[in-house]
Amino acid sequence: MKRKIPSSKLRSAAFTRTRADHQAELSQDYVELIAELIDEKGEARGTDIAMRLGVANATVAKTMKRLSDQGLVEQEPYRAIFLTGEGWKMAEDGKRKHQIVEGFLLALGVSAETAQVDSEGIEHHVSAETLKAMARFMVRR
Amino acid sequence: MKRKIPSSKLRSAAFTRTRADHQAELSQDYVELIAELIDEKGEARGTDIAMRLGVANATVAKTMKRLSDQGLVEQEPYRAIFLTGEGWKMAEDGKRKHQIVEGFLLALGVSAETAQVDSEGIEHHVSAETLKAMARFMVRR
DNA sequence: TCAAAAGTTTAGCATTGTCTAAACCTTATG
DNA sequence: CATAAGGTTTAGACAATGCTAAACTTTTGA
Repeated sequence: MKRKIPSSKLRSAAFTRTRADHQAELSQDYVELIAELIDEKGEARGTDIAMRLGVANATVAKTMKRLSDQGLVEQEPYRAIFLTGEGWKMAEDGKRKHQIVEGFLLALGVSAETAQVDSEGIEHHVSAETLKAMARFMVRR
Repeated sequence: MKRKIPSSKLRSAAFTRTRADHQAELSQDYVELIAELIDEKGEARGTDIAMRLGVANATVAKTMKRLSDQGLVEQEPYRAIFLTGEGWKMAEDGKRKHQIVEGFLLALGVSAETAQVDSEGIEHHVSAETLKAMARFMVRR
């Protein structure tokens, strides 16, 4: 065989990533939204999260338990949800990525709506290298 | 309230997509790989798919059943897997998208490896509008 | 103040995608 | 041409994520 193995190795890696990191993606989405809500209103409540994300309350509660186990959020029963230090770090990381991707898409000439929607999806699949290239493009173009 | 609802509507739309379309993404990944294998070897066998994707044989078998129900692939028991007309259409669509995204990333200046890996992930989250902008960029830059 | 409304949690179920192990066909070889 | 090797399918389990309905707690307002 010649040069086919590297290619399939990469594909497998990319594919495996989609499996293993899907959970991380969800965590990031929740955590980012919680950070937004705290910034906006001072606290993040289950109902608000559920409404913004379009899921049922019960789903949010279950997810919060998981995020809590992962050390990303803190909460007392029947109280609002807050982020741990690690949670804030993740939220800020995500926000930064998000802003770069969204700004980049705008610079590329897509509409504001598309930039917003696409950047949500793309955000989780952009490596540090690509992110850097996007940032460079915005500065230099 | 002012201008906060549109934003949350968009977010919810983007988020919902991740749930409902995750399956479609998987289907596309499988279908694209099957097309590649057929091009390369004339047929796609379960084991090959499993190896390239890094999953177990059983997983492939189960997925093939689903793809078959969806009218994307055809197969006889214990035989290789082939694509239906619709399956080919999906594979070609995906390949086209993939090539645009990968080419775009290369044009942006990222390494070949990163372009390959990132384009796998990004491919499924790029709207027609963004795709067009990427194609334009490659031509004009 | 206390009952209704609003929010949260728990319980139980469905679906999806993955795995391992075992049973089952097909192909290749001695 | 019989059997071993190799692919494929099936069975059963599990984790993740979602849902609805019901129970429970907190807040609000008459």
